[in-house]
Amino acid sequence: MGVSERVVGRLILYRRLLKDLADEGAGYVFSHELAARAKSTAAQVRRDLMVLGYMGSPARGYAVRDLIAALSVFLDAPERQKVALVGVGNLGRALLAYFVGRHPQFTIAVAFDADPQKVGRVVNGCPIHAMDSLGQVARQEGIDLAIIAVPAPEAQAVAAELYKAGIRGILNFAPVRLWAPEGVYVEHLDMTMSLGRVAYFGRR
Amino acid sequence: MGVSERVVGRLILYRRLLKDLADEGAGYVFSHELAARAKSTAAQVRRDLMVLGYMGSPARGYAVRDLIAALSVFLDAPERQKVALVGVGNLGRALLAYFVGRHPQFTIAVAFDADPQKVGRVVNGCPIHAMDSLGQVARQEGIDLAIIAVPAPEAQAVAAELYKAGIRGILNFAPVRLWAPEGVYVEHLDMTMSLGRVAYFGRR
DNA sequence: GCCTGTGAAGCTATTCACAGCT
DNA sequence: AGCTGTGAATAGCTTCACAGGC
Repeated sequence: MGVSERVVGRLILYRRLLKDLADEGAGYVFSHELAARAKSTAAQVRRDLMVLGYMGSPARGYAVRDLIAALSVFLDAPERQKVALVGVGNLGRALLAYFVGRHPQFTIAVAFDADPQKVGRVVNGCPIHAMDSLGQVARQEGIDLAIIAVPAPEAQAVAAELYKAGIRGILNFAPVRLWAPEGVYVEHLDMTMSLGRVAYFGRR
Repeated sequence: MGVSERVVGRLILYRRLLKDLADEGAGYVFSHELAARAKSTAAQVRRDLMVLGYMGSPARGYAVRDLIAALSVFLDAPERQKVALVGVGNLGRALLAYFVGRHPQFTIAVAFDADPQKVGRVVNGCPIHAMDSLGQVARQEGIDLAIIAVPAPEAQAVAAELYKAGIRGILNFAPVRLWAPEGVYVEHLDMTMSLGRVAYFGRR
């Protein structure tokens, strides 16, 4: 059973919204309420939740706690996934601050940077290693995923090292379309493209 | 004629790839060559380029310079668009460093932050104003677009101020689904969702 | 009555396939 | 021969609409 990128993205969103609801003390939620928070439609929410096998009650809606649990079974790996950050510039530091602590299902276990000044330091609890130890350290630590936050010209070479180290997924911030071998998932998060789109559609 | 978000995104990508090609000294390019760089297909590239009205030659392909020009006519506003950055934390500083200089079609003209320590300082050539002057300064400067890089709980209030100031488009980095009035385009760049997807698909 | 789960319809995006050009 | 531009076919996604449950 193959679930699309779109659907997985929305499931991640729903889980976040459900956690907010749980914090607000809600016990049950209807698809149209969740849809309102997700800026989506009730039909879309119900269709997406079908993949979970979890069923709501027509009378009460979905039990918030149970639905969060079902989403977590579906979305999360059985064990915590280890992430490597490659490139500790402005963006890399922002990402460390952003992800540390907040997400129980991943840990940014190690970082890498080419600057010898940064190597050996610990930022947000994450030790910075030399770029040329990437393959070795990534294997040693059993890294599953990586975030690439290096300048564009270096991104493809970094990715190649990560593939050799057996990485399974990459989140790439460099404005370069990475080649990836069969079986490795790459997501391109292209901030320039996004701003370009905002500029285009913002003026109608 | 309404062009979809997907198509506009890919056109932005093609322009970037074409600029690389121009730097490499290429005069002409075939759709299959551009597709290879975009990790896409020749048919997709040709279909996307149809919206430009620009036509390639079956013998030589597309003239790189002319195609860049046609893309720029289509994608860019007649005058340079002014962008406000709201939130000068780690991420905001990364964005300033990332966008400054590199994109002739936008300028990050002003930034805003709630921290009085930061107000009055200039980062990457961009002056930081107090958060409560947002509406006033945005109007004064004639700001078209905004980037929201504040913590999640503040994002919706910031957006509301921006709408009042007549902003037309927002690029939102806060993990919150923003409400927007008719006619304002909002793009959500959700890094947590992206990493979650990489985690999901990276393990197959 | 108002909800859920879901088959079927409707819509959008991508890919195929080929006429026409050089 | 090998390309482009594009109608037609296909695949993928979203919305409709309704049976069944409380």
